[in-house]
Amino acid sequence: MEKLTMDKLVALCKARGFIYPGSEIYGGLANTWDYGNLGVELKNNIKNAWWKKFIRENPYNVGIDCAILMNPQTWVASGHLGGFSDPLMDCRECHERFRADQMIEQYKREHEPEMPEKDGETDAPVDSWSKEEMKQYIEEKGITCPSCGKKNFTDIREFNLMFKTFQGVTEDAKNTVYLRPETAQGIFVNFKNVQRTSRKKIPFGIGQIGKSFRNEITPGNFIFRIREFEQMELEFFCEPDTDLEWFAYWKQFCIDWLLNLGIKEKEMRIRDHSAEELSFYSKATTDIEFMFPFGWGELWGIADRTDYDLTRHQETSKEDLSYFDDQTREKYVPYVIEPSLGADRVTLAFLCNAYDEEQLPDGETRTVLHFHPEIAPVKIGILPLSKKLTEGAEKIYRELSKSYHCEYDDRGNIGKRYRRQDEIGTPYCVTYDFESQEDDMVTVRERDSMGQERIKTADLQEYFRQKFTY
RNA sequence: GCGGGUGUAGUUCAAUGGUAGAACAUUAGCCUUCCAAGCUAAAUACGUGGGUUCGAUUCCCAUCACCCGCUCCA
Repeated sequence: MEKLTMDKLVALCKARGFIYPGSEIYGGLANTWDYGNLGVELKNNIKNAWWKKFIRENPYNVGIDCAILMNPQTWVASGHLGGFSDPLMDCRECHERFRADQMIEQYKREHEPEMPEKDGETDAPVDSWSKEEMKQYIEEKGITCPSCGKKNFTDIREFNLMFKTFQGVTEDAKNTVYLRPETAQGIFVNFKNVQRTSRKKIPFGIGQIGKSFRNEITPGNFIFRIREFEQMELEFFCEPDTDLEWFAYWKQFCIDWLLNLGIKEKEMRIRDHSAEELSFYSKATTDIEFMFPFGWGELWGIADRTDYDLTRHQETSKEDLSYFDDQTREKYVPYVIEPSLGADRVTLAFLCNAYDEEQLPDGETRTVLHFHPEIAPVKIGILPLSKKLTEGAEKIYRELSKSYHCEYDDRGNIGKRYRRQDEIGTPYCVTYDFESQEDDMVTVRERDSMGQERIKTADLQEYFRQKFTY
């Protein structure tokens, strides 16, 4: 098959109603995308498949749906407020961009290798300095641009990745609230509530699907990195000394989920983070990556967050978030395993994974999306061979669309309509022809094999029940 | 945010300082009746806002969006 490019995929998505550029009639808005009539079905199917596997069918886990706006103390505890804004500045000469704190640390390592400790106290770490302090230090020491060696820098600007807004009608700084940058914190602050009302014992997990917002400096690659995105996260709480076992368990569980829905093994890779790469709160992290047309990209991050989050919330809120085990008579703050999946990214992965251009025996090509039936946006195309056959075909449509998302199409010739369904990944087409009026049988055509079967109209429900087993 | 590139129907491409044309796609009708057939019609575009000019889709500026690279990614 031809190599898939992002351009091709973006064009197909727009042409067929999967994904459109956001706010298009006003000239767009950077990196926003809207899911169209097929895209919303696809994404909903993916979210439902996740929810079914991770929540409904899983004896350990329960679901939750938290507010996007949270008490700002949440972000103080999680470290998102304050700790995570990067002081960046540009070199006016060569237009390179640097992190001011890192430049200063580099300079210190080279020029002040053995700073004596003053009265037993070390210097405040550079990343706690103000912008002005950093700028002043750089000017005093005459630190030069690592790229071109000049000293012409812009002011330092803070990049905080959280979207800010105001609660209440006045834009008063006291009412500043933030759009959540991850769904995880809603789960942590509700840990006690859910544990009590669900009557779950450790180990157990809480899952959530919802929007998160990050003011990424560099979004891009279609819906791979967007500022408003949807996460499917599980926070799995376990005993402190069992975390590595559960980490391995969930890692395999996630891999299996992707493989079951048709992600090809060769387009997926597992990458364990090295010790240097690990976040400060994490004991172990594994990324499941997918081979996108633009290269490998992270799909799923599985992290051992230890007791970091619950402990931080405990300290900040002064609420006891520990768990008491009735059997062992032990009290502890649980450890957390977090498999976190981007819904938009995985939707993109499924689109890329499904894409194929097939050469037919007659030399024509057809574009086919080989979606797994569970996530296919349209399950069955209902195609009357002629417009004169509307009555019988519509009856089948009414019947089957009670159970499956169907598309009725009576326009153009039959071959064209098959191709259109192939292109949007519909696994089955039902064709009602002139004979159907006599013998009450229809042709069922399968996308991947292009094989055909005559099925009695009355048996269609049962036929598809056996086909759609997931 | 910085540097470079690109913006004409849904898509891919034309032409032009004097008001835009094709192919495919779309819609309607006829014909056909199981894998993108044919005929006849129709609808649809100069990203946006300024400026220069008698007149700008064309020249200039700004802006917005997209692509490539950089910085970031809890």
